[in-house]
Amino acid sequence: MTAPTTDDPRIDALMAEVRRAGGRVTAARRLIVGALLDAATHQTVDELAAIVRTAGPDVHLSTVYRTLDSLEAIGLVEHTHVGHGPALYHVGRMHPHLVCEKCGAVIDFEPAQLDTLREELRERFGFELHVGHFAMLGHCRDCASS
Amino acid sequence: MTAPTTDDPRIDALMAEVRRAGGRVTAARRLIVGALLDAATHQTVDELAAIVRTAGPDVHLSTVYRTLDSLEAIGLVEHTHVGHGPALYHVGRMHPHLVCEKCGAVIDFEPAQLDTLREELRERFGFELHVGHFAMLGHCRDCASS
DNA sequence: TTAAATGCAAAGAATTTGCATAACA
DNA sequence: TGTTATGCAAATTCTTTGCATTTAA
Repeated sequence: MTAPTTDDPRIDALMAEVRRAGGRVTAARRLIVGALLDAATHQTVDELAAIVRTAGPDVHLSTVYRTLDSLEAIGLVEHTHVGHGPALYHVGRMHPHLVCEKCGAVIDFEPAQLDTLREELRERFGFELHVGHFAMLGHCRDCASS
Repeated sequence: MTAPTTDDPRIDALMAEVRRAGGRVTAARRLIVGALLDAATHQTVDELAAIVRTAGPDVHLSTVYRTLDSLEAIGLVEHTHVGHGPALYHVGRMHPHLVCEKCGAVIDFEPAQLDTLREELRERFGFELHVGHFAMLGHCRDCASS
C-alpha cells in the first residue's frame, strides 16, 4: 500500500474549489483527494481509506465518507453503484461505466456513446437517463471468452 | 396490506418447476410467489415479507431471502440492483429496468430495445452487457417535468 | 425416513449519525 | 472566535449464516 500523492497540482485546484464552496481544506481531505487522483481505476471507500491511512493513520472511515459526500455535493466527485458490492468513487464529471460481474473490471466511456439510447428512452418513456450514477453490468472481454 | 393470492394458476405452474428442479413446495413458498405475482411492480424483500405475513405471520425474513435465492437459481425470479435502496425482485425473464431516482417508479422494457447499444459495446469494448441485473437510473416523465 | 426448508438469533457488510473535541478561516 | 470537520462509538439498513427443528416427498 503506497501513500497517496501530496504534490499533485490537481489537489490544490480541487482544494481551491472546496474553499470557494465555503468548505475547509484539511490534511485528511488532501490525502483523500490525493488517493482518488492516484487511482488507475475507481475505488471503494475502504480502498481509499486504506491508502489514506498509510499517510494519516487516524483518518476515520466516516471521515472518508463525509469528505466524499462533501466533494460530491460540490460536484467534484461522483459515485457509482455496482450491483452487489460497495459504491465506487471517482473524481470528475459524470460518465457511464461498464463493470464486469466476474472480475470487477471497470470500463469508463463517453456519455455521448449513450446519446442514441438516451433519445430513445426520452421519446418512448419520457425518461431522462442519468448516465453516471449506475453501472451497466456484464462480462468484460477476458471473462466473456473464458 | 392484502394477503397474497393463493389461487392463481401461475403459482401451481411455478411450484411444478420448483419440484422439477428438486425443490420442495411449502406454504411459505406458495405465499411468496403469490405475493410476487400479485405485484403491479417489482418489490423489495421487506415489501414481500409484509404481504406474506398477512397470511402467514411466522414466515421469517430470512425465509423470504432464501426462497427468492432458490427461485432465482432455477431461473424463475430475478433481482435488480437500484442505486441506493434494497434490491427489487420480480418473476420471469431478465429484462432491463428504468428506475426513477426521485419517486422510485420502475419502467420495464424489452431487451431488444437495447440491442443496438449491446452490439456497440461488444464491438468497441468486447463487453457482454447483461441487461437484467442492474437498473438504469434517471427521472421519470413526471419527475423530470416538475 | 431423510434431505430440504424453516424459524430464530446472530453475524456481516456498507453506510450514516450523534456528540464532544480539534482545527481551519 | 466561530464554524466546520474529525474521531470515535453506536445505530441503521440490507443481507447472509449457523443451528436445531420441522416438514415435504
